[in-house]
Amino acid sequence: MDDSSEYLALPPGSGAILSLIASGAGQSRASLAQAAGLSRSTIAERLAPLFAAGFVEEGAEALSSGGRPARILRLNKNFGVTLAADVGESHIHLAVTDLEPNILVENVVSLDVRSGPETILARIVDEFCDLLDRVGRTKREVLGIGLGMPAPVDYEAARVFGPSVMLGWDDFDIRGWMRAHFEAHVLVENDVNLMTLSEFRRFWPDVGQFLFIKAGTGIGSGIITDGRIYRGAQGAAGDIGHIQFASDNAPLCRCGKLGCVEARAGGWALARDLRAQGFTAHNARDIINLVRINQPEAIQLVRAAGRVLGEVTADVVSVLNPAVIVIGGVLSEAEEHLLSGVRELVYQRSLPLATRKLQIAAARSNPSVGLLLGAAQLVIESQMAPATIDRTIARYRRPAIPRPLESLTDSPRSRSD
Amino acid sequence: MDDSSEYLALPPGSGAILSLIASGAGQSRASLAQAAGLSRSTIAERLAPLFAAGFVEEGAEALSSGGRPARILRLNKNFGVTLAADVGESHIHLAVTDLEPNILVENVVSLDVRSGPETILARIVDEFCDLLDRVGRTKREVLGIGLGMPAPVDYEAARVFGPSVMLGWDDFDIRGWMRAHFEAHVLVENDVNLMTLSEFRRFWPDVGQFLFIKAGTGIGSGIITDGRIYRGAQGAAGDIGHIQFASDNAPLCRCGKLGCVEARAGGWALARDLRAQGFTAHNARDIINLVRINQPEAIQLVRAAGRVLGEVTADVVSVLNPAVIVIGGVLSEAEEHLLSGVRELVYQRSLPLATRKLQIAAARSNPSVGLLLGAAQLVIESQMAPATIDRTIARYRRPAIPRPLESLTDSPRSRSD
DNA sequence: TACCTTATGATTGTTTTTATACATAAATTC
DNA sequence: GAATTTATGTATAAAAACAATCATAAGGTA
Repeated sequence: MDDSSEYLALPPGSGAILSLIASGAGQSRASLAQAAGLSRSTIAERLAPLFAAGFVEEGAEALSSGGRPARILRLNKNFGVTLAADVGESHIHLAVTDLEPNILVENVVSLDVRSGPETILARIVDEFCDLLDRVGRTKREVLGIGLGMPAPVDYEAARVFGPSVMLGWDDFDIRGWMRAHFEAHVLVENDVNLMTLSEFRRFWPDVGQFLFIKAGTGIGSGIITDGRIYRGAQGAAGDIGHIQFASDNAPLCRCGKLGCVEARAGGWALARDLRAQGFTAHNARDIINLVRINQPEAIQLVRAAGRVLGEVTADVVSVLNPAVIVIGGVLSEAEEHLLSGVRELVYQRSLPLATRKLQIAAARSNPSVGLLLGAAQLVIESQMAPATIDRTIARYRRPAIPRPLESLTDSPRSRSD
Repeated sequence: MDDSSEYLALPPGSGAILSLIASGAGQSRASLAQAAGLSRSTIAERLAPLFAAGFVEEGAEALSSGGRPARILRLNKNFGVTLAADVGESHIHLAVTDLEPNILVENVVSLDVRSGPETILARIVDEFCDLLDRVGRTKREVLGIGLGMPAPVDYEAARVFGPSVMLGWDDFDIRGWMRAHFEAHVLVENDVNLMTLSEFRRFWPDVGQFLFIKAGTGIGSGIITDGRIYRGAQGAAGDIGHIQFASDNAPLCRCGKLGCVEARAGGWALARDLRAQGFTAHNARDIINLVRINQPEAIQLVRAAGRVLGEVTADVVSVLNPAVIVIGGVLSEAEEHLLSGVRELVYQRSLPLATRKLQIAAARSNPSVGLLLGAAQLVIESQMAPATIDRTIARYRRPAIPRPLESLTDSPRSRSD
């Protein structure tokens, strides 16, 4: 037994502990024991190889609750990386992230989504390789790949659905294609769900029923219940942009129906209305630029959009009774101009029991960064889940560091005193 | 150690097994081992005391999968009873059930819900005692009490909310009051959620995303995801009856708002419209009676109501993307007269991805029986849940039957050959 | 009927996990 | 600064759970 090149065989059960640490269910050895239903001795026994293999680190901070503070355990954010890409209608935004996740390096390329899946995926693969080189990481270190798509996605099958903007993508086997080029797990998710996940984990982690509404050029929503994305039966949940309201002169939506929320309050619809008044505007960003310079017509349109959004939000509140609603997307940069209408309609229309403690807030994260972090988060959570953790550990087994335990106990941790 | 009067101390861990059996997660010893993550030996060891204490029985049926069929394990449905009550606006429906659940005895009493909580709860307690006597069971055998209320309910707090029909009930401590008279767990739930639960468990147990719509005198809905009632943050989820649609001449709802779904399609609204045409009708039952004799005006109103219901259902489908929608309540007895409108609007308005595999069906269980069974089911599931099972076992510990294991192995089970 | 398959019962020694104890560490409170 | 509280490290005997094995049971299939 030479311990310089020997691969460390992690004892069975360590995976479950790592999974708990990754999910945040256990921050200290004591809370891990409670969460796992195991004794302190067993936790200690299982942590040792996780430290030795470099999966787990000790945080310097320590929250005291009266006595000796617990030593915070956390995932070693550098034992692997994720690849994240946001496929937009005209641009692709890509990044390499660590496992916290933080963006290590990113890039934006111009490419029309209608170029078709093979062209776009090939470009994504190229860019990923490039970005990996730039941060000096290898394909072997890639925990998984997360792709965000501006369309309904069947999450299990990792396929885009419906003949939307994504011409040629319908039912295309994205996972199969990617795995021919990367030996990593490939997850595909709707872009709104990724923004939802990111906003939720960073700012509202303990909220049971969370609703995120994206008001951008298009309109959509994401739902999180009990900490998990609610996808519905086919992954089509949260599709509020194409709920229809009756009215005189119901506008034609780009989906072909009349009077959809998006055709009344989406960025493209507001741009349409501004153009009719002689302005130059094509998308949500153009609207916001006009709002920023206090253009009254733009502000008025955004406020009207807020009320339309409020109408549909009130319906969703009646159905879901969320504890928190966050409005994101480019239009949400108009802050109160948009939110006041939402608040007005929700409080007017929904049951007092449902609105009494309801919070309605603007998103705090940058949409594009949030989306990439959401994609990374999804990859991390899926690969660190109890069902997959053992496979993940097996892939990342490293040569054992000689005498890791002694070195750890000799100099417990760096401190500032 | 005399084994005739000795109370059997169940070894720790048996509770988890019983919980799995009760939830249906394990039907045989082998599948239990898998579900619990324990070995066959351990399962056998833990089952013995469960048999001895009378918690578990062996079913006669045995499903073969090529070799020796597994012996089906199931909860002994007679080791306790539940008490269930459906508080309606003018009547109270009560029952004692076993743990399957089946109704053992039931009764209906006329009592206006506006008599106030103390009067009504006192009457319920009296009736429960009476019903227990009639089936020869004692208070000690009561696993729990389930109450269904025609109003929004805060499930955790077991309180009714909002100044609705239930005058004087707002924030009344139902659990506290009941527990002064019965030493049993008291659960209070919205009536629609109970009907939802019952319909789901009996007819659609494996559906991931389930939506139940109650179309009766009022209109409401219940949502089940991953086998659990979705209640939202305060228990107000599924309140679709008071979603508002704009239109000319929006009718006034009994909630005070204009244009609610209920004011357009609820039984009381249809009765209002029929009275305006000279008929005599006051509630959903009257409407259905007219439909049954093919009264054209009634049929036309029900069909129009179906389309209104379809409008709101389409919205809910866009938000939730359910796999199955069941329409229940008295109006659903009109079957296709009501359902065709729902189907029409849902297929017309919702995303094809969401409707491709969507099933829309009429409820199969009798509303009132379903509600009572739902209340019983809720009690059983809550008392058999992993978190509470050990308390439940402790309450129901019985004197050990002398030499229970030997008697079991001597005559393994009754068979029909 | 013989054979195959799967489920279960019973027994064994081995391995894992636990409870317990005592010592140490690091914060708060008095 | 001492006492208190909480978290952790280490060690050991006791308990629990396991895998492995053989035997039996009960269905289907050739």
